[in-house]
Amino acid sequence: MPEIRRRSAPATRAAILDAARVRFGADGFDRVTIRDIAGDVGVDPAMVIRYFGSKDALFAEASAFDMELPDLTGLAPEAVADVLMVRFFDVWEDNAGFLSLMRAAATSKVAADKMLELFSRQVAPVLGSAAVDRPADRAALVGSQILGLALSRYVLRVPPLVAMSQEELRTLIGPVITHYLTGKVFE
Amino acid sequence: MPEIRRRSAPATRAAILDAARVRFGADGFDRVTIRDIAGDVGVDPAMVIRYFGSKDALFAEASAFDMELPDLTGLAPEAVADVLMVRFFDVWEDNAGFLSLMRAAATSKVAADKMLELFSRQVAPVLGSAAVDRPADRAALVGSQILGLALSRYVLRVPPLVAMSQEELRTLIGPVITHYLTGKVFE
DNA sequence: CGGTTAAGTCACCAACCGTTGACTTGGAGG
DNA sequence: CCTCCAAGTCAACGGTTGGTGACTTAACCG
Repeated sequence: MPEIRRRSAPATRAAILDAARVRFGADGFDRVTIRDIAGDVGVDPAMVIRYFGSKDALFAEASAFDMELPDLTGLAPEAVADVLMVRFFDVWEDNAGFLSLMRAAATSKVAADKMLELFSRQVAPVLGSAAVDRPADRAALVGSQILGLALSRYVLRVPPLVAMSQEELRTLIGPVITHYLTGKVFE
Repeated sequence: MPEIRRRSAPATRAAILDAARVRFGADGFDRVTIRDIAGDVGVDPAMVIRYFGSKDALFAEASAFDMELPDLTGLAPEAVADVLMVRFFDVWEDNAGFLSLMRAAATSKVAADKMLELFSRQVAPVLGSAAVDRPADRAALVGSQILGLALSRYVLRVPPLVAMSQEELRTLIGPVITHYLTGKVFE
């Protein structure tokens, strides 16, 4: 555990941001109070406002994150699905920002729009480049499965999906991703 | 429109319940106030408490609903997927209870558990009976895709999924449902 | 027509929330 | 050691919320 320097503004700010990520990821925007977060850090609620301006601004910073998807052009569709799912598991399991945003998106229009933009700017292009046609439609279908998995496994905690390993899920869902990207959609 | 008898307790109660369903479905539990609902009906907030006891009890009643899935034993897997999706669209599009529950499940443990129980008591058995093996696992996979579709189409409003018709979505996603249930490879 | 009772209203409470501004404290530099 | 400024605390505000209880009103019945 890193020695926390007392009376260090950047350290305190970072600690507040970390606590906010955890809280927002666990309970969502509305159910978390500034007093909660300040209490976790052991600091006065006024500090939160001092460093972040408002609860909304704090949430915006806490739920910001980057998918950092690699360039996948030229890869075989099966490989695309695999690489993608590996990356998603990484993001989901050690970046509370995504869970925060998804939880908030369920009840907040601005959060929903933010998530939509994240998807269309970062994820959809990569997916679309691997699609045989109708890139937007196919990317959206893949997204629905990916999001459904995240919701079921990390929010609802559906027991079978929680019990399965990442590898198992990849082998089960990967073919579906590939199918959405390459399968025939017209008869 | 049915003539609303003034000073009729059952009618007022029903009107409050309807307004609650709409509000909870649109904005989620936390962002809706008793005063909002009462305002929609044009009634005093105290009436809401009088008839339902508390906000939680009102939500429980407003978000209660029944899947009413028919018995599907013996049907071909493709038919199972189709029947299922038709039923889901019906529930989603004219019963705000489901959306209420899903939105609430994103941030409330009790709502998440309620949704989980609804799935495991009403949906999973039917799905499991159509699976070739590992009924719980296969049902959960189907559930993740179904839930992801609902989230993307009705909450996030992903444009391509909103634009598609029910029939189109059935032909695109149906084969995936069948695949999850039977393990059959796509052609 | 008058009275009884349920339906509906009103004022209000206690708790909690985000946010603010004035105050206090600690620690580094001269 | 003293000074000074950033870091941190404190008390309080205005507003909102779920919930309560006493009051008022309307409609049915004898």
